Amino acid sequence: MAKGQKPTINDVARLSGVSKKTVSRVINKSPLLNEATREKVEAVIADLGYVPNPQARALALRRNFLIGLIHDNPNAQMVLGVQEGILDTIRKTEFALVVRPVDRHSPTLLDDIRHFIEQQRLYGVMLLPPLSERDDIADVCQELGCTVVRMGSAKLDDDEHLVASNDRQAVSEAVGWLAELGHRRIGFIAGPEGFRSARERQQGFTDGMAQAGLTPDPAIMARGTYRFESGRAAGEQLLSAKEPPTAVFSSNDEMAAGLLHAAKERGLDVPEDLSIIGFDDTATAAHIWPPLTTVRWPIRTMASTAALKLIEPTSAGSQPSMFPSDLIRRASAVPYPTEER
Amino acid sequence: MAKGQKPTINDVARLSGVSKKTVSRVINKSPLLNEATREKVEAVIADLGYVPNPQARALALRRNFLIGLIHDNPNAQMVLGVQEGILDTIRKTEFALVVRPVDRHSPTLLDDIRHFIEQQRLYGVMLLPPLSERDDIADVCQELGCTVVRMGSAKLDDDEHLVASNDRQAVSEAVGWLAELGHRRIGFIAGPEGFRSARERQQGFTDGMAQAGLTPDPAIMARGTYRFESGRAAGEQLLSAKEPPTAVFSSNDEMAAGLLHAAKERGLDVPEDLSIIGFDDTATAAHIWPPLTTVRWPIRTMASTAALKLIEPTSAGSQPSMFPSDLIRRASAVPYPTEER
DNA sequence: CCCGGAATGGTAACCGGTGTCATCTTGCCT
DNA sequence: AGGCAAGATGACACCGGTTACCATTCCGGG
Repeated sequence: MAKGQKPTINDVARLSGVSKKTVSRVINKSPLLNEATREKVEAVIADLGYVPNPQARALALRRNFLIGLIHDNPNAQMVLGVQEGILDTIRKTEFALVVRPVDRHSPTLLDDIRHFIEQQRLYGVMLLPPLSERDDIADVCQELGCTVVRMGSAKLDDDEHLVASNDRQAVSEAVGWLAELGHRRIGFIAGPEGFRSARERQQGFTDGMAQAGLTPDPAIMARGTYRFESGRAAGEQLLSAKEPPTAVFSSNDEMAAGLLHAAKERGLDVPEDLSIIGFDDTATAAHIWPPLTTVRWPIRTMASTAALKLIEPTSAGSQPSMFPSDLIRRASAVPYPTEER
Repeated sequence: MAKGQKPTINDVARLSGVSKKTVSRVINKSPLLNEATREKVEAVIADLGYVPNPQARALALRRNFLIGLIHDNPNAQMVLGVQEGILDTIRKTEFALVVRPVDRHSPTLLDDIRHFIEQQRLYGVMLLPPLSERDDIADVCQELGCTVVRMGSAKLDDDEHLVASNDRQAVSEAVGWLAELGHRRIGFIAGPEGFRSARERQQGFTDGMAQAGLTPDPAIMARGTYRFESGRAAGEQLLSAKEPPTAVFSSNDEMAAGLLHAAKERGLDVPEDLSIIGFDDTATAAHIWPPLTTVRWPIRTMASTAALKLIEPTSAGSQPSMFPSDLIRRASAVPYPTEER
């Protein structure tokens, strides 16, 4: 079958008796082309199974069709969701997705990224949190002629190239839900300093408490790193407060799982003794016991939109860049006080 | 700074007063080159920040430097681990990693894959389970001139292009551990039919039981799909057996989490009433309560090795292609009978 | 002193596409 | 019928590298 060599535009031209240029016109759907010619050439293309060489195209056009995804593993499901979302958009196009996990603590981070972009001559890149919050990275990319789209939590000044979730409002609603369930002593576990998402979620907590007419108590608030262990540590701190909380909002699911462990270790039952709400709706959230009430944000849709902004900035201008999140109500948050015990 | 245009090999040649060819020789580290010339050219390259255009190279060499990762999301952490492993290998090379999540139930799967490979002119592809078990997919890739490396569970006939974990032995050891803890009625939740990993793990279970001098009881064995819900269903089945198991090995962590839910719903305590061992050591395993005893296999190392086999088949010939797994002992498996209750 | 061969660098063609511009039809208007 | 505009197609250079092949320089040996 395979002659060993892939057919080229020259083969197509020769076999259909036209010039390279005409074949090129057919491929690119040029409007000024005789219908009969087009059909003839298309028949040959189909017959040969000809596929244009993307490297040659890239060379001639002086632009290529690779988009890069740079991230420092915020969490596996998010990264994969993003990849799927991007693919939803580019699957039918000639673009391809090149990934690059990096280490944000590496001293050569900026150079690594620069090298990656230059070496592959990327068309555009997408940045995921927490990398997406660093302007220096975005600057490097732009300097290199890449369009950049960042995914993350909302930012005050509206940025054309940001696709964000409205964490603040989502958290505010989650806290509202706890208040509605009758909780008054609501604790909070914040994310690490310097992360916009952490700030946004904290603001949401403050907003939600205010709206419910409650005053946040610093004694039952702690800060974590978004990792499991830090959640457990924060949990121990909160639960050993003089007046422990009856409900806690954790800035992500992983820390919520840690908090759950801390509660179990103290002999507390969740949700009977403590209601918990997390954030992200990772796989873990549904798999722990009790299933975790949490906030789900539309990663895949956001990534898909972000990809569209990357490859078609014009038509994507109308696309929203702020996405709402949903509170997924599961068993970890229940009314307080619980029925007599 | 940037003149808007990237420097080309011609610029380097002109500025260093040599021909393109000489510059090319410098780039490719040709041995027959005057040392002084090399240094002069390298100075200019560094000065200009010149990076060879990969598309032009690909065109001239008639081979490119993209490797593809095709998968149907077996689980997010595994996919991400694989990506990181591959990057460990290719980071210092000129290769890049292009990803492509696919839907294995799509009727156009084979065409999608073919299209992906042809459109990007991939150099090689890596297949993840369960795709890696389908010979038709591997055949398509090879037909298109791609080298293929498959990751998965061991296969009897030794395949040069397979990087595998020894699931069978790992499960056998896990079951041995349960027996060592004093368990006699050990249940099993199998993976879906048609998956090699499922068969291997089942074999491992059979082996382990035999080695411990125990006879598997079909009444406390069930089959799942590797998903959470199926684990819960299997758990209900096993636990409602006339003589329920005192320990269960689940073929993956997600089903183990389901089993845990089933146990809780029946009012059983884990691990007091039921010991559980899972497989994969996903994030969930460490985050559920109790932390899950499970089998961890070296995804990242395996992927890194697989990538090496892909880009340097010769030097990687000596690399192992079968990797051992570790039993991670956590709190979900305890001695039986438990201290008096 | 001349010649052959190794060491080095240059030239031109090519990889597989695209852009520019010229050429050749064709149809329509006057 | 002649002129002309518009439509269709082709010739050719070019994108930024690589390779095949040739030209030059510098040796040492006869």
